[in-house]
Amino acid sequence: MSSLIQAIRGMNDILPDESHRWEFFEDAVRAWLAGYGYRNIRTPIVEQTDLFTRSIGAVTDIVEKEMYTFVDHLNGDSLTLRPEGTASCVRAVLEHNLLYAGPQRLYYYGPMFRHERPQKGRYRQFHQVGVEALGYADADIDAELIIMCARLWRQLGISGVRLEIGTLGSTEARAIYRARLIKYFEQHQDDLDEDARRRMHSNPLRILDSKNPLMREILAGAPRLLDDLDEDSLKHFEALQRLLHDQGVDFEINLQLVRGLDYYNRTVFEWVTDKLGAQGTICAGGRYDGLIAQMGGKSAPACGFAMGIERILALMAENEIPKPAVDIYVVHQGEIATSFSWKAVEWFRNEGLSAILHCGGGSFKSQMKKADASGARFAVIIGDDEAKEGEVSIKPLREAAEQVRVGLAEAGSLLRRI
RNA sequence: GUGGCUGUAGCUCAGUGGUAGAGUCCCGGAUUGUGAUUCCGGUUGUCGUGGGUUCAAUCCCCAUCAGCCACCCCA
Repeated sequence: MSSLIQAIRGMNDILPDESHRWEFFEDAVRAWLAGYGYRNIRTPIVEQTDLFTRSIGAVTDIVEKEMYTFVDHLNGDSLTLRPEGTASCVRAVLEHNLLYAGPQRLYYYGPMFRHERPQKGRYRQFHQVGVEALGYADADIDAELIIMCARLWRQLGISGVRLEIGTLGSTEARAIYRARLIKYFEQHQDDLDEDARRRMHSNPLRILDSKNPLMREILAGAPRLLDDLDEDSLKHFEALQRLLHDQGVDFEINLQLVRGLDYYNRTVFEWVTDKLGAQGTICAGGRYDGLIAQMGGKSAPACGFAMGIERILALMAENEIPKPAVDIYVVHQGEIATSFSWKAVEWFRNEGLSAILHCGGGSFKSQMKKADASGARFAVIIGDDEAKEGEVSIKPLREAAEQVRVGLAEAGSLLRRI
């Protein structure tokens, strides 16, 4: 037992009893994105470390202490397992000049890696769907991204999530505000908690969403971003609110909303639930107009968001999602019967029905038990009696109906009709 | 990275300083060609791992690993 190798901490297996829920979600998401004309982009899971330090920000928690960074010993390169998807997406878009053809609506889906202490809704390998609209400057795309989320929650049967939106202003406005904030915190240095003092100079905006009640008083008197907000950002924010309002999407304005990644400006938003304990954010994003230029591309605006799949599936835990099962389980015994059974299952599959051929022998009784446990709607029973006549016995397992015996040629169409 | 709780059969869990049980699942039979119900019988564990205390440890102590919850952070 002790020699068994375990999965890495915080990295989970998704077993068959659970994976159908993932597949259900993935199918729904693909259809949802297709409905808005977003196209899939797939990038490698490993990137050069610099990609993330330059895009996410060198003093963020993600870069400072959560990245899986390692040296490729074959050539000395510093590589990193992606902690998020936007950086890779932008990198690929620039590398292949996708914006030359105009703005792009893109999405990605896959595992991300952050070395955090695991708890509910937070794992070291977790999965995100990210949606990015690159090359769009106006608030209409911000609104589209948010409104499409609302539709997804409806389609997935998720309720009780609320939307918070905020704005960070332009990069310049934020810089001014940041300086004012640092000055203010310096004046109240003695009242700050340890956390705030540590972040005062590295990331002062982060102090704003402190959960420490003792900090609330100090924060109440802190300068407000709204006062430094530039005219254009304000108009952008108002336009977004109008669009959301027109489309009947409820929201709360939260100007304390701060993203953990440095590249955001203007619009930021979060979809939040209180059903998941401390990990309440199921989906979050915003605008990152400066990132593309910052990464060496021709300056272009962009907006996007990512959702945490594990968290969304946790919210859907009480939803009934039907387990997939085959149409037919073929039970057989006897030399002639077994030979005929191989022919019969292939026949059913040609007819568009899914079928399991019992393997491993055993009595009819034990085979019938397997048929039942498989979830199949029908047991198709083939003994030498049936096989000699080119016939099969069909027994419904899920509803009260008589067992019937028919020729193989009629069986397929009969089963499809029922 | 910090703190709290937990770790016994595949699963859910009881239990005791003298090397372990229930339900469920699984297998077989009652029904030798028929599941799901009922009845009968059976298998299952280095009691997370390593060390210590003890005549004796699954139980007490230490360490470690893993899970859960919170902080932190974030999706």
